[in-house]
Amino acid sequence: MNKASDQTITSEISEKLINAIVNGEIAPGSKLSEPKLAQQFNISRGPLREAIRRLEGLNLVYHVPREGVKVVTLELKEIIEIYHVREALEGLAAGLAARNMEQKEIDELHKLLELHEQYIDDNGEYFRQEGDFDFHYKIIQGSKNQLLIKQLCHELYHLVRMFRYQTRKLKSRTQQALIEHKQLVNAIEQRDEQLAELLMRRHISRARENIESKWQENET
Amino acid sequence: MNKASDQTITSEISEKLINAIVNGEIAPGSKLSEPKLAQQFNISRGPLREAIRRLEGLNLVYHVPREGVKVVTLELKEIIEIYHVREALEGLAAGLAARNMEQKEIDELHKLLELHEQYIDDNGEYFRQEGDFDFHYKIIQGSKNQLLIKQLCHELYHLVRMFRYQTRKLKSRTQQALIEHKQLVNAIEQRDEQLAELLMRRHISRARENIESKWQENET
DNA sequence: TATTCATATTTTGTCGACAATAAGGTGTTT
DNA sequence: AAACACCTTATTGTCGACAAAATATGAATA
Repeated sequence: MNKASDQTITSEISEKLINAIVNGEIAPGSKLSEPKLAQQFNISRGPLREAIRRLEGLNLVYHVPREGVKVVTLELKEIIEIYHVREALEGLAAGLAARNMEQKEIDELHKLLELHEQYIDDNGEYFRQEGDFDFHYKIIQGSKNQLLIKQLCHELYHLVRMFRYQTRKLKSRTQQALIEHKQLVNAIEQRDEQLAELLMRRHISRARENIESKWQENET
Repeated sequence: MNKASDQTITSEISEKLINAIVNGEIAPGSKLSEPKLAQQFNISRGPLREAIRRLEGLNLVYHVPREGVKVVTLELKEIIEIYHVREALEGLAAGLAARNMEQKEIDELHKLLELHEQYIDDNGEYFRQEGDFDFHYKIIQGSKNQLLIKQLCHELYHLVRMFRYQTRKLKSRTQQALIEHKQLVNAIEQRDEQLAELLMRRHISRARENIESKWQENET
């Protein structure tokens, strides 16, 4: 179960903190108290501080010297910035995936499309959260660019998950997303790099526009 | 002089280590020994380890649990990955710069172009290293996207500088770069986002192709 | 000479402690 | 009642120490 915790407390605590922040158990804007967390996890402050330094690199918390560490807050401004970066990076990923993905991996994409379709019919829950992530993760992996994979799956996506969790009650555009996903898989299967990049960028760009317009409503 | 060191040893050591790695004082592939570094800097291992965790997030070192931390090595594979990511992110930056840069900032770009031109005439040294970075940094800053600025200026560019340092004897394509920089500033000044993005991507893409072909020569 | 095994040394991961700074609480003055 | 100053408490930044694991050393064997 503890796949990524590499035997060291720092890693283990890193993951726990990431999860706690991403799904709001530790509230956005709140301060991380070292003594409290150390006691809570039953560890000393050494590895805890190292874990926090790691979270800093993931942009989940920020550090004010001699004051402490606070969880980031995601306002519309931040969300737009995240989605702009995501659009650029995942566009690249889709293009590279069209070049480098193996047929076996493309088959798995098709399976995910089926699940997605089923979700819409059944009105299930899976695809509204995890399923979409699975789909995007698989394409990113298909790029075979290790740096890109790290920056997206192990950095930016924590922020995306955090945002999605905060807005989990809002209904997402699952129907339209399925159509766009299908086009995307098609382009990848045709090994059309440029089209794959364009479609992915448009897909994410539309998601951002959707967020922007919905944000207005909920604000007023 | 110590602008970024925010009063804490961890920050100070981080910067020193970054510089030492980027300009090869600590060799690529070599191991970072905690006791030796701690003694060398005259600090305890606590803040040193936190500084190293930070470098991990910058992709300058990687960590093998219970073995130690090693400096990354940049082979052609890594360089290509870096330049692919750079192309995507800096393309975005250029597009946003065309949208968000103030005239004052654009004027500064013109000044850098003049310096660049002068360099070619004088056969000077400045633009072959720092000048080019200044130019790109300024455009990235012009994007006004804080996340993007951090990912490029404070993360990816350390790797780019490290690579450039390793290949500093090789002559760069300064002449051609000037032409491309001029076009780019033009597009930004015209507020043509799409063109600015395209030109930046092509600029970086060509740099990558240049590297790829030269790498072959030096290998054999 | 090369290889294996046992021992000694170094290094990593973790802990608890201390000083300096920041935060919080109390009482006094206006 | 609000503002200020003072004192107490809590937290951060840093250090040195210890155990377990990994590496290096060297002897013994094939």
